[in-house]
Amino acid sequence: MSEKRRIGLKDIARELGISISTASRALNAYPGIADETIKLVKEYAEKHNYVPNTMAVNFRKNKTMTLGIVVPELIHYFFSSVISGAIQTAKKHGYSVFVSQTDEKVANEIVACRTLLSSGIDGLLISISNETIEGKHIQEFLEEGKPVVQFDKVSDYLETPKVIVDDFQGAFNAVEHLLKKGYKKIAHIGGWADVKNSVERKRGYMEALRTNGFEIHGDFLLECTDISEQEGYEFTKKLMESHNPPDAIFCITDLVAIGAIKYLKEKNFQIPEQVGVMGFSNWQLAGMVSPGLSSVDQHAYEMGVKSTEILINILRGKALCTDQTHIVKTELIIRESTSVKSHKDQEPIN
Amino acid sequence: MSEKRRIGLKDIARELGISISTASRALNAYPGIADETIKLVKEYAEKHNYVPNTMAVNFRKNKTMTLGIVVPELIHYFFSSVISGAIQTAKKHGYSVFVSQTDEKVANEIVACRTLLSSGIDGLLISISNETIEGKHIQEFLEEGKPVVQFDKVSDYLETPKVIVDDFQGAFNAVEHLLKKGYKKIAHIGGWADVKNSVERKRGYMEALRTNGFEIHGDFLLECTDISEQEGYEFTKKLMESHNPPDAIFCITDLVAIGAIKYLKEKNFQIPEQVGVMGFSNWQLAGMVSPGLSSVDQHAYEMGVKSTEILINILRGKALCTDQTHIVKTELIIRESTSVKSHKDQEPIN
DNA sequence: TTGAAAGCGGTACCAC
DNA sequence: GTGGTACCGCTTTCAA
Repeated sequence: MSEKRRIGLKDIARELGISISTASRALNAYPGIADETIKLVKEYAEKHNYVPNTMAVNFRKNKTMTLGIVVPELIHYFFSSVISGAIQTAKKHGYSVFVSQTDEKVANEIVACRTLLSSGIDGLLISISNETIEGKHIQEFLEEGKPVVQFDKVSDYLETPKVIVDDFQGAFNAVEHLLKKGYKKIAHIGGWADVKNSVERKRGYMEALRTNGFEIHGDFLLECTDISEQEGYEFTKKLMESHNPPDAIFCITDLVAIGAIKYLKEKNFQIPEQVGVMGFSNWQLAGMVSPGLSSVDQHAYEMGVKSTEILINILRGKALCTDQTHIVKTELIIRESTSVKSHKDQEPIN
Repeated sequence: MSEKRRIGLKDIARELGISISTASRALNAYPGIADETIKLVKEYAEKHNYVPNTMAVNFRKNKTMTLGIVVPELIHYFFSSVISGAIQTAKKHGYSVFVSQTDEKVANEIVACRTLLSSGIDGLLISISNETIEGKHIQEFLEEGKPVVQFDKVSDYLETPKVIVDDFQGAFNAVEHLLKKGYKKIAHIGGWADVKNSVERKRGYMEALRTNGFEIHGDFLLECTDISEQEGYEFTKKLMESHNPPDAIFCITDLVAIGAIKYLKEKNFQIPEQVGVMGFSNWQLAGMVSPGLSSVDQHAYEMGVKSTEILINILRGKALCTDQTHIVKTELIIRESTSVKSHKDQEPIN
């Protein structure tokens, strides 16, 4: 670590016999500087590889060209994709990004936000934890004039732009697909009743049934508490052992669906012939398990890009920090787990 | 966005009729300040929720309490786990972390490093891209006196601490396990010949065979170019269709192993009875596919923790930035894909 | 077209 | 124990 000292504006000015301000202006392409001076300064700077001291600039301009992103869990295909999109987009516009995770705990979220705020980020991207309700800690950013964009899991208490996936439509399409494939007794292994995404998916499920003239069967509505493979397995067991087993299962998440498949395979139910299985999220693994799991892709990367673009537009004064909601379309990915009669034409329902 | 103005040291000093320096010292628990003054200042600060301006502090102290982490791919179970460990550890010590990804391209890596360097991070954690050889751009950090810790994919051209997984031992154990299970014709679908991790795994494979008195069969050594599921499938096909098919396949990665399994299942080979399959990395999905995939866990999270601790120790002057290598142990995870005769005792080999 | 100088908000040295 | 003050490196107003 040989500590090579960096040169500063002062050095350039001294060596070139000009003033610091002139040097500064020359480098920043300010108007009203002789072309020759500019050339001179730029060349000298280049030659001695002058790098402006970012901390000084930040301090002076009171902005850092950094964004913060807070997610419940980093080790998650969905969130790491969103983050990836956010980082890529931020980079494109000259921003760096701090990443924090909350493990779905508000307490952690509060600490993360406070740290981010005091570290002087220019704007925040956040997907709130399951525990978060009002988000006073997020409000603090707005109070300091720092824009916030919420994505995926959002709080309606906060007046910020929101970028969400159309859970309702995604679920609706998924279930309608099952109906078109001829499944008539579709169960739903859902999530918490107080998490918006879960509620919307359930609503989509119900609406698809209703629209297509099917009744909603109470025994077909299950609720996960920890949304695990284990629960998928257990609930599927419960469903299949009941006196009226379903012929298809729409799961809140691919993970749950994997559990469902595991049970079904163990008991030698044919997928998709006897039972169809539909996931949600389209994780990488959905294409790797067998049978391939049909799922609803949430376009996570796009979501990261979109959210970041909105945030940067606000920072650039090109947009306002209103509470507009942007919806990212979902995409139904059909794989073997629902591809019964896949070589025939689909028959119309009703 | 109602722009609430923050108070500063100046305001505190004025209101309390003391000097700015006293206020500063009181808040930072400097020695030689009357307890009463401290109390007074702290109370006032608390009440008017004074938050020191981080940019000013950074500027003055010439450090930012931020670290940078550069990885080839963020959307990767392994790397997101490392990052998670790094972020957690950094947080514990008061550091925030910037995350960058390179998509395995040196060009991107150079940009990422330059950005990170100019953004004033205190230290760097990096796993180099496959294309990186010398890493002059990383050297620049060292030249500026900023410590660097390399992890997983490291360059020996750089004199920094390195935290790596014991690929050799991991592979050795994996292959020895296969041998103990009675497999006698073990193939290896490996990676690039010029990437250290691949080389080490191959070396482990060969050494395990040799140690146990088996010969290395040239036709059993395959090399992936893009390390995909597809390649796993293709190479397995090639192996199984040859005149001398293997009875077990040790794959460079779980992804490749999934491809192998896909082929084997398609052709109705019994796993693990006819063919055993071993992966490497122990991705989440290894436990979800069926049959469950035996694999070598790399303790990614631990790696992130360890690397970050080393970096922070250097920053705190508790350690030097020498080029010591730290090895994270691997762990063999046995699942169904190699559990032939799982209810019998293993028979000794040789 | 250029230069001088006033800060940005703290920290830390030096004097009392 | 406390106050005064010189910076940190750069941007930006004002004057020339």
